[in-house]
Amino acid sequence: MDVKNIRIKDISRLAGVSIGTVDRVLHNRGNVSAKALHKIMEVLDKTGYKPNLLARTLSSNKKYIIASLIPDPSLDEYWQQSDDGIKEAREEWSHYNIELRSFYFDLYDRTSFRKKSDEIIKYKPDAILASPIFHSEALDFFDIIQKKGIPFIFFNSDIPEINPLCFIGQNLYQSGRLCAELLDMLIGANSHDLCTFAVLHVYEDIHNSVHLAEKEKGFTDYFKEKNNSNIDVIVLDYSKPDKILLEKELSALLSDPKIKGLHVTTSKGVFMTAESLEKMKRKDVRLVGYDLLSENIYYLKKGYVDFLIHQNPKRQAALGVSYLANYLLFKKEIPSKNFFPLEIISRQNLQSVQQSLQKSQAKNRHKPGSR
Amino acid sequence: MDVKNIRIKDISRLAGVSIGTVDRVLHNRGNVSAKALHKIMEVLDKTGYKPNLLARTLSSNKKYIIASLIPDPSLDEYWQQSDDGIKEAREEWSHYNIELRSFYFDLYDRTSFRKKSDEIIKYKPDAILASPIFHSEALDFFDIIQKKGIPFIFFNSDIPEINPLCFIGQNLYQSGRLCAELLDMLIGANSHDLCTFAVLHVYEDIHNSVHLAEKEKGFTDYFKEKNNSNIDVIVLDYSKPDKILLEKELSALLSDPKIKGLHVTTSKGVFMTAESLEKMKRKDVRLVGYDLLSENIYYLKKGYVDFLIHQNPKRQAALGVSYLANYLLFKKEIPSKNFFPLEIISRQNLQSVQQSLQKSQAKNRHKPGSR
DNA sequence: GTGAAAGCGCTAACAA
DNA sequence: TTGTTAGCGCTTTCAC
Repeated sequence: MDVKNIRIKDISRLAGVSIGTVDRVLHNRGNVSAKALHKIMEVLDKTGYKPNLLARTLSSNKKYIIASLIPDPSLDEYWQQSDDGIKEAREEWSHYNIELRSFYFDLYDRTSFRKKSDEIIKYKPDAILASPIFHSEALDFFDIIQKKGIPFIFFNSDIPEINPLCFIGQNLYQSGRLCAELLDMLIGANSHDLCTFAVLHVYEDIHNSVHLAEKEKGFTDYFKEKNNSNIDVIVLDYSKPDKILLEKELSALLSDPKIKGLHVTTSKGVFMTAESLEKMKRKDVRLVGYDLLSENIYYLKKGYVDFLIHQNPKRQAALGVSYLANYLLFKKEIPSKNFFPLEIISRQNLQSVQQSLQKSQAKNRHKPGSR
Repeated sequence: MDVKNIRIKDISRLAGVSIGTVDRVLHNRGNVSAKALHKIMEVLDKTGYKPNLLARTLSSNKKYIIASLIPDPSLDEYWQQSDDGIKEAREEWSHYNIELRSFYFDLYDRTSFRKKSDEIIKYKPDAILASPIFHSEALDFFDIIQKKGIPFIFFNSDIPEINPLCFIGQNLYQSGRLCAELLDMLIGANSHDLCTFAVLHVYEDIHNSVHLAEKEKGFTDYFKEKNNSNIDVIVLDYSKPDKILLEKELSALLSDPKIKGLHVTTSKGVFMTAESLEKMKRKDVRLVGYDLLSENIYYLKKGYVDFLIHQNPKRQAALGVSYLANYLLFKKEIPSKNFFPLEIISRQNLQSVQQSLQKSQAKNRHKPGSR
């Protein structure tokens, strides 16, 4: 029971070789006779040797640089949350010789993506965490990165063709289904009246059209499978909407009394829509949408939004860094996909979720008397 | 920018003393002249010295023992999930000289709690993670533990009087409110019919009566505040229920057509109630309850349960260990409360949540060729 | 009071 | 192909 951990020294003794040789086989560095190799492998297996990670990182005094590439958080609350996750991870890993450098691009300017990705290449990072928002630009960039053999992880958006080490994000199709279910529970399930649900794509730029399409598909599929002829689903696009215009369009839409619920597929669209609902005093229309933006939360509390799906951008980003750090330092295996849970936020569990997000890491700054 | 981390050696050089002396002030070990102390403190402050935790733990070759005290997981799926969390944490921290020893008591036998806590005292652990299910027994035990100065954390159940280092768990009152909201959304909000919701306490033992009362209070408060005279709430107790009996009682209860929704406050009560509903073919009654037991999930999928509140026992337990390990090794500060988010589980997000729970830590077992 | 030095388990450069 | 050795930053013992 109380076996102390086996050290390299023990392995070398048991195999009748020196620790240098053991180290060589542990790291496949070659220059080992077949006989020694065989013997060492045997001992390794029998003892179930696990390297001491502390000693490992302490000794191999390497500095690793991880670059992150995300939209500018100062302009967008959602990305601010991601950035918080990265900052938290930076703190956490700074002790382990991991340096984290952030690169921000403009969410609405693909050339800035290009510019920043060029900067990253010059910076020669050991790994990259990125949200490849601009498809074709990302394709070019990560093609180069891949050729250089630099590992990278995508989060929030995926580009499966370029095969990142891992994708971290949500299953958007399923989130569309979930929104459908929630609206269904709120209205449709018990109603025998005719009922129409509207999917609203409210967006300022086209670059996340794939996202929106997947959500839409999940939503419509849910009701297709339900096969209730009383329930109808319509889809509407509002690109580059301004408030006045959107309100007019919504007003027209909602003049149809069959419209009972809305599924807004973009985070900013949620509060824009909710604001219109408030002006129209239409609390009778149910609304489900995405993300804990402060304005969305405001309308959730006021009752104009019923459910928000939380993507947990903070934890997504932190996990991405954590994966890369583990990969670089410990060569840990990383799952190729990590789908985050679809978190349902309502008025009554909002506070508990917000609380659990604030938990900041205690700092390790020296305090005399501590040890 | 590229300042390499300051080492003890640097401090000693800057303060014109030896590293031994620096170490003495870092750990308040005395035997330092006022002058040296002053100078070192000054340098420490100026440089913002942060100790290298890796070197620290590697060097001070201490073994810490953490004891965990929870109900026997082999008899209860909920506690099995907690135990999984502890096992995961054991793996994770084994490299850091943290030994985790589990003590299990019988959930229905307070004397076994006493027995196991006696065992723990003999074991002389450096810290304890416990779920203090049996109030008075726990009171006695942790009084002793406190006098011995052994740090401890509670999870799942709290006993605020004895002031643990931290309590990890959910806000049960709020979870009652959440269940009320969900039922309200499922039925009440749009209905002008008379409507009664029933709170069902289905339990085998009285020891978690405080839990149940809090949930009940949250539930009833929600509807009190809503102040809708069409909505009524009743509360029912089924202690030590067998299936036959429970079904009879439920059948009687549900003969009242005003009963539209049930809030079952215990995890095992959920599937027992759902099973009865199935036998009675009463899919028209809505049911919200607690915990991802496999039987609860079964009935969720089948449509006899509408929402489950997930307490995430696995992550609660893992976090508890993590807190204690950080406290022992790094003297990290720990928040005195950590309320977990109230996670809403429905048919459509179930899979995504289960997926994210399975994520097992990649093992560090040696694989030749890795490093 | 203070400093020197050995050692924690591992890496990597160097000698043999 | 192998073994030896000097660190990584910190703790701790022991001699001065």
